[in-house]
Amino acid sequence: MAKSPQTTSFQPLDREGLVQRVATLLSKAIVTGQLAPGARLSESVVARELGVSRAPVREAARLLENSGLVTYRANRGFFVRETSAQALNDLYELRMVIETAAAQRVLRHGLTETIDRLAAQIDVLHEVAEQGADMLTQVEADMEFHRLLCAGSGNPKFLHVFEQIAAETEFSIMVIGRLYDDPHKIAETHEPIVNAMRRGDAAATCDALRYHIGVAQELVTRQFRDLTDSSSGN
Amino acid sequence: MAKSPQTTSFQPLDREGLVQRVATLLSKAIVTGQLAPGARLSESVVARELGVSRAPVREAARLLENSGLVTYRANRGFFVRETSAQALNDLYELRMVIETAAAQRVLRHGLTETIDRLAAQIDVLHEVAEQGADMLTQVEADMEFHRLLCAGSGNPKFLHVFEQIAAETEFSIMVIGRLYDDPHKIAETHEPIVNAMRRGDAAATCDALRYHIGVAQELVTRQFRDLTDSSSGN
DNA sequence: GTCAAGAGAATTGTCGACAATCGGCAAATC
DNA sequence: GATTTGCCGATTGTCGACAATTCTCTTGAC
Repeated sequence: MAKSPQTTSFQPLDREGLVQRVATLLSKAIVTGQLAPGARLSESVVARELGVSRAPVREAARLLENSGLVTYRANRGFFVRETSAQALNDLYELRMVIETAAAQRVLRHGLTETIDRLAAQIDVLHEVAEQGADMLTQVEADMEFHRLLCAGSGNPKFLHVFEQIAAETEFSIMVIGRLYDDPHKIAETHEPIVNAMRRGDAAATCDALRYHIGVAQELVTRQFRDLTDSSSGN
Repeated sequence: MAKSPQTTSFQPLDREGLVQRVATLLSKAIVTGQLAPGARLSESVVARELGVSRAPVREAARLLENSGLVTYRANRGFFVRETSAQALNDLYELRMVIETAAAQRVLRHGLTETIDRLAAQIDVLHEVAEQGADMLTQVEADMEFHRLLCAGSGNPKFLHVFEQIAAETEFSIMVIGRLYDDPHKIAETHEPIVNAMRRGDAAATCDALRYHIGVAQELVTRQFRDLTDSSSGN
């Protein structure tokens, strides 16, 4: 059925449009903190700076709005979203709900392949820790584990929700900064989850996931509270 | 603090921008089936038809993409999303996860006000049924119940996820069409949920919600399968 | 000194136009 | 006759410009 007119191994070179590239740039800028929370995201300025028109910038910003990285106010434009300890708490609560549901689904449908991929990603986490990579790399490797969980759940909607909050999660972790003091420890905390899944123990998987995310939740919200409290007296 | 320069009851007329209006129009057109699934959503055509430029149409379409109503293919444009029985199943599975989590949260935090609002919405459902309103009205009243649940959960993220899938859910119900043969019955099926919540019984609330959504899930997916099977022989 | 009103600057909202890209049809080639 | 190639119409991608709105700073009155 499938015919291959050419046997060369050309990969379908990067035809992603301008909008996507702008969105990626802005996303990185926000996540790494180059753009401070609350800062105005002027279309004209960004457009001039990148040497493009306002239209692609505008579309890219709309994309980021969905990722929760920027907010849009009518006739006012886009602003880098400001988070609060409460919002972070809510975010992690949603992560718990989605990811536990995804894990349950993996077990219920016996998707062992997903579990294998998760185990492999833990190895990646260890590798990254070994190399002493920069924080952004570590965060992204960590995120990838959770993305794999949602992606491998068999329900694309779960992944969709995860993608929606992925950027905000990454952002929250970067804001904190000090979460990855001991990268190997981070890698290890993922293991109980996969172990429980291997055993097919739904309840234990739930607990492990909730614990794992709960620890991060605690760290992030407390750290954030400290940061904002100390800066409130300026 | 807030000063009221005029005491007249002027409602803040329509400052919600052209984009939003176009998005609403398109959304309604898709949900009501005026635009068939798979149909191309030409920017130029829509723009000409509404007497506006392509820019607002384009932005509106991007908004609908997030609601899952249309898909976007690079350099090809927007198309009304085609659903499948599988996608509908996934959708309702996600609804179960989110709504049960929202309900649990209401109980855990003792948000009795939310429960009151839910009870009131059931009355609205009965009223609508009494008046023999058209289906779109009924569907929207039904959706409002579930929106209230998510909105009253105290976690805005839950509502956000719900809003993301709300349009697609509405669409799925409209496609089916025959779900509301007995509107009063629909209204009644919501009561066990609120009753369980009134008792503060978390487990029973979960069960009631799962049952309620599960029944709809069954109906919708089966009906859809029948529809597509019968039309596959054209 | 405080507040309100108004002109001016800056930014967003919308538009029409041009360039890039895609899908399909016909002609050419093997 | 089947496959490839080149062309054509149509649609999207991007752009620069103008209109509408918002913000800011000044001005003036109390």
